[in-house]
Amino acid sequence: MSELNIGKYFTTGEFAKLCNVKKQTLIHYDEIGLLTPDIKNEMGYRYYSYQQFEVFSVISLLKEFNMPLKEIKWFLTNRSPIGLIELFKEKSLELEKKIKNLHRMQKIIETKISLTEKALCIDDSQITLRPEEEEWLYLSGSILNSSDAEFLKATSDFLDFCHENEFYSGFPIGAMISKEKIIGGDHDNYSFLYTKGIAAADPLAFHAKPKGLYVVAYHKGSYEHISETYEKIIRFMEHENLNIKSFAYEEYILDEVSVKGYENYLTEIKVEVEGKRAIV
Amino acid sequence: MSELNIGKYFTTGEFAKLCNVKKQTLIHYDEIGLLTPDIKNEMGYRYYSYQQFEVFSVISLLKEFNMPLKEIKWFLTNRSPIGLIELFKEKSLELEKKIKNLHRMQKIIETKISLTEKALCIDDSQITLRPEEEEWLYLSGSILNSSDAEFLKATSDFLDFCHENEFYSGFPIGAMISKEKIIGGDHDNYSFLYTKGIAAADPLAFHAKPKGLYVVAYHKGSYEHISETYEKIIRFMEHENLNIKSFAYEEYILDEVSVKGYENYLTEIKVEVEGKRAIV
DNA sequence: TCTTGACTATATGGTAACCAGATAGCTTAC
DNA sequence: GTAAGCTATCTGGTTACCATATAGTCAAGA
Repeated sequence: MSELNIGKYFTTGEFAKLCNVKKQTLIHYDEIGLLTPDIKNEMGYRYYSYQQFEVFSVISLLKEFNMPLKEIKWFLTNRSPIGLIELFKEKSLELEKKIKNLHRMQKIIETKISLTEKALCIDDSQITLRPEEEEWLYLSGSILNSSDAEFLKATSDFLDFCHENEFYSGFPIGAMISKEKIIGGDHDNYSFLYTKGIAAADPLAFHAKPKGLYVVAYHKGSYEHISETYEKIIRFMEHENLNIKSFAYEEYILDEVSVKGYENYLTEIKVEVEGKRAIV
Repeated sequence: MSELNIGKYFTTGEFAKLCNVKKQTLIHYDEIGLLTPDIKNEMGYRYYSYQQFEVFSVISLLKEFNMPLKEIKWFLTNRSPIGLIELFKEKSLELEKKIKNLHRMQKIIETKISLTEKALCIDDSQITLRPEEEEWLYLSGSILNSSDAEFLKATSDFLDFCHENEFYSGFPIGAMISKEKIIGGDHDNYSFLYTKGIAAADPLAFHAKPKGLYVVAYHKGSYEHISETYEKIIRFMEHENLNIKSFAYEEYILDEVSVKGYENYLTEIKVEVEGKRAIV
């Protein structure tokens, strides 16, 4: 034992083990004046008291809030009971926000998982006719007959809007194309972009994809050849005696996120239809 | 418009605004090959497609999981629907853990807030007699009559134990001192360290601070003068005709975390007592 | 057509909060 | 008395950028 009463103190290594950090971290904290050991002997050896463990715990806690060390230091040098209460109340609110955000992230990845799992089970060569429930969609501004610049503007406004209102829910961005453009073969002249709401009837959503009969087909690969798929759809409709009602809805089922290269994209096309002789 | 069909593409600045990041970030992503623009013209100008926004969204999402860019890049270059599902399922589990951790943090700061608020209302000159409910405590190994080395060992084992079992709940570390040592004036010879459990009867807790009558006093300042406070307590007990039953419990109410310097510490001392003539 | 302002590019240096490793001195236990 | 194991400081590297400087480019109006 040296002449200093260091019996009840921890060395840097011991204290580091106690705190579950590297020795280096404590040295760093000493250097920036965040947590200075109670005692430093003539050799420069550091000795920490067990009371300092509580201080370390608080530093560690505040660090978990992503509070920069500089601010933690400021707080500790100006510490007071009231300051502590104020800071913690503030952090408590932040925590709540963070928890909400994590729940949002949970929803997004759940959506992505279920969409991708669904995509893996699809037989993309089949065209089917099936009833669909009503869905509420968020729409972009009209992009019908738009110039490139107008298209970009509408797209970016729409994405901004989605972002601001935090309803990026994991659903992809889809596009709506009108009856006329489908029939006219103008397959890349979309009317709107859209994405799906989560709630059944979200007050913010402004278009209801109506309940009814839809022809559902899948297009594999780049948009450049989407005409071929539409031709198949039209032949199918003629065979089944069906007419397009108003819009078709295109959604990427497998996109840039899960596959690489346009040639591997999988697009789902849903065309709202009705029987030619009012058969529903 | 140049000879390239860049009409429907975003420039770096536009895309950055869309993504809510700095231009620099996109350039950085390009440099490390994480997100390369669809088109790069002969001047080196970057052009991003709106499909790439989805990729950016995923990068941004994965980044929120603290996934390093290198791993995100690895994932994107090896992407596949099944890979996406696997990764997201893994991240979903991590998220759950994180949410639990945030809830734990919430509890800690709530405890700290309420303890500190309580401390601010205390009249530290008063000694009172009051009934207390049973409390379950986690104890350290015995530190009675221990050497410095033994004390350090017990302390560090105890703190380790608390850390491993994640029941650092915001309650401070307290110390128990036996009847004999109080009477003998050996005021820094503690029997155990302890901290409080959250649950009323946690199966891990191994000591019940019994329900009963306690003399509650407060000591302001360093431990060095704690004897004076104990003397006051003993005088109070004599006046009230009380005997110490088994232990006293010392807890920092204001410690290194909320005040600076030992002279400002506030310690709460609770002595379990009984009436001298079996008066309860 | 020319100029101007707003964009683009690359390059350099800086940041936070460490970590790894090198080197040198100290200490303790056999 | 010496070797193992600790301590210290120092240098350089890391991640994911950001700020700034400099230079080239583009689009719109005079």
